[in-house]
Amino acid sequence: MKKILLIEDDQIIRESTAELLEFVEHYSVITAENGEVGYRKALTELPDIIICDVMMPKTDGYEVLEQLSLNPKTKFIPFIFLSAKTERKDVRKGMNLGADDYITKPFTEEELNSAIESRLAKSAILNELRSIEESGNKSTNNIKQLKNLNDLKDFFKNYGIPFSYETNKVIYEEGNRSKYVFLILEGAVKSYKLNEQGKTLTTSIYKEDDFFGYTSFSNNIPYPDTAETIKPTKVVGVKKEKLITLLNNNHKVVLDLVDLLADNLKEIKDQLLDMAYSSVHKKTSATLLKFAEKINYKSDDIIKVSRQDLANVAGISLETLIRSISKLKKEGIVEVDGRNIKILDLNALKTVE
Amino acid sequence: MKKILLIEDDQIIRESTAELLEFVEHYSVITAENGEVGYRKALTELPDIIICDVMMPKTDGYEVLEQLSLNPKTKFIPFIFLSAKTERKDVRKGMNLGADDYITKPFTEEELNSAIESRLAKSAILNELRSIEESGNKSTNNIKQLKNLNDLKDFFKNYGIPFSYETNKVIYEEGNRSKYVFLILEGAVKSYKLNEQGKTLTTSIYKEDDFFGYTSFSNNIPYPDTAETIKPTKVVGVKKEKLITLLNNNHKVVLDLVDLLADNLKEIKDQLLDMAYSSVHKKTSATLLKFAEKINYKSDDIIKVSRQDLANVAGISLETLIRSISKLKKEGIVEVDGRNIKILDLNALKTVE
DNA sequence: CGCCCCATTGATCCGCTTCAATAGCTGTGG
DNA sequence: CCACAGCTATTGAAGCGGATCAATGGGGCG
Repeated sequence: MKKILLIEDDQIIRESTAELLEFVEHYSVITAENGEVGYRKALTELPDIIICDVMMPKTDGYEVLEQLSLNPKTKFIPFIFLSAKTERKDVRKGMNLGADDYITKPFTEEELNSAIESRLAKSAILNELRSIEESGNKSTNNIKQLKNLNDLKDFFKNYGIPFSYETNKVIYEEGNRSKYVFLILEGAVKSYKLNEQGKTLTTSIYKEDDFFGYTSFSNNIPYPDTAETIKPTKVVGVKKEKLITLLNNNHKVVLDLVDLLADNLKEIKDQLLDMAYSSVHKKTSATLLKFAEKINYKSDDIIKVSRQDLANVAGISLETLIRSISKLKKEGIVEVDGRNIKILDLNALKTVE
Repeated sequence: MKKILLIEDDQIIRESTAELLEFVEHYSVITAENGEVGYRKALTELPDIIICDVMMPKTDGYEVLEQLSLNPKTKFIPFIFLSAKTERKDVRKGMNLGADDYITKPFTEEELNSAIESRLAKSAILNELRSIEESGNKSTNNIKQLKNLNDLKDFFKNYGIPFSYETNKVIYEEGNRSKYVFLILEGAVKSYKLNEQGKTLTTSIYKEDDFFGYTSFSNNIPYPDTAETIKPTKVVGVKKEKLITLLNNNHKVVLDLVDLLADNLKEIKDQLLDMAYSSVHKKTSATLLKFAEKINYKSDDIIKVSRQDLANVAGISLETLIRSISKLKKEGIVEVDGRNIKILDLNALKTVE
């Protein structure tokens, strides 16, 4: 019988979930009421899977995961986050730390169960692969084994070629043959396309710790857009051929990469929907939020970007963007000082229109 | 020294390219002036890489590739297409047949060379993996080895669960937890999102032989959009867990899948650009082209779709779409009969605005 | 044969772009 | 240290493209 460790501070949720898992789904369940206890029980019990609340007093879920990742005994145990937050940001943070899944409260029985099952299935496969890799396979042993995207990032940092750029420097241009995949160490990058009339539309913004430039790994296909820095930026690049070699020996990471792409795809589809039917005012708000999240994701909510850049992301004219920001200013949602825009009321911005 | 087989009917291109490869890049080059000779030389010489023109009298490039894929001796030789056509359609066709890369004429020395190098590098890795897999690795031997996306499609056809739908039936809805990945056997599917006001935007159209529903493989994440049939459709679905198992043992296919996603991403970014700045007339033309390519990609250019569906893809109002089509009708670019739209002048449609 | 949905056309209204002019900021050289 | 050049931001006015509302026509299916 599979053993599940459930870490959750809310007594009611903890007990009802444990009951569900134990009597309906027939797992063996261990519970912990806080992060410390959870961490200790994980070490002593070595469960098959860990389900852990994110928001807990003192040691939160992120810390538990981080601790467990450091220990070779526990680092391969599938880790599922339980959270009330549905923010993309939070989900990403958890995933980046190496979580395997993310369930938001309230969840249905079916959701929980399917997450657990798919995790267990995957971990079984990975265990098998790991044992194969550990025994035979000498020829590729010199290549590091990567557990998740974080490890891939470390690889980039250690073995990639560093490049430095000032503001508004082009890293690659649409149509260039793609040779490198990049990771941003510091700064931010926009990628944009031009239409026939020469108008610019920014399709993505990448920040510190983001990968970019991954068009096609197998084929020698031109970049579909131009990448340009929007602040002084340091990146590391890894040649695609090298990356392919690496990925061929690290299956889990490839799947994570597929996920990253799928995530990008979702984001762009959202942008597409906005672009098609939203009012300018809404586009402006969405753009400000995007920048707040991407560029200044850890500092406070001051955005320092040219109006033109903002307009290009929103896909509207410069003047219209400015008018729209003025309106937000009048409504008391933002504060403007020169080119700096400070978000005063984040929630109001999210619900514009 | 690596041996390259170059199949190209145009004497001038053949000779100059051969010269380039031989004297500048120092490969050993064999040439063939048509498909038959090329095929025979491939079998006898077993080159390390094959570069082949697509458009040739009698046996064209596609046929050569198809023939070579059938022979176990030649099926693993990297195959690069050389073509004057830059159409996405053509590129896709080649890739689907299992080509490894696609270079468009005229090409630069650097383009050609980097394609060859990256192919050779990849094939070296794959050879190594193949030998490892063939020797050890009994535990997963019962799982089929897949060479490319085509093989993956075969797997779907053989082991997937079949579903049948009439027109306008929902396959999955935005927010559903994703369990299956689908392959279309017959028919066509649109995937769309709704905005707050309930307006619909179609973000993708999938046709026969397309995969869809691949949101995230590792995570138990909701579908980001709704999939609905636009004609009677038969699909096969494979559970994600199963797919992950499969993919873990088939590295090459995963990379192909990454490419497919990257390709989708490119397509959507293009749509985004159109959406932002194109006139309605241009959006209409682009939409018609999209349908011509997607829905009726092998029959002639008659499109039979509701006006509303067209409008949803274009992201414009129904009436505006109709007016725009009327204009195309007046210009003699299309012909309308009831709900059928026939494209008379494909090129004119491509260059609208 | 008639109903109903879908396609089409007309008229009106408004949001957004564009063009144009001014104000404000930054940096550079005398 | 100031003045001027050359950006970037802001505001105003005009025009138009596309959405919306409304009414009519047409074709397929029960």
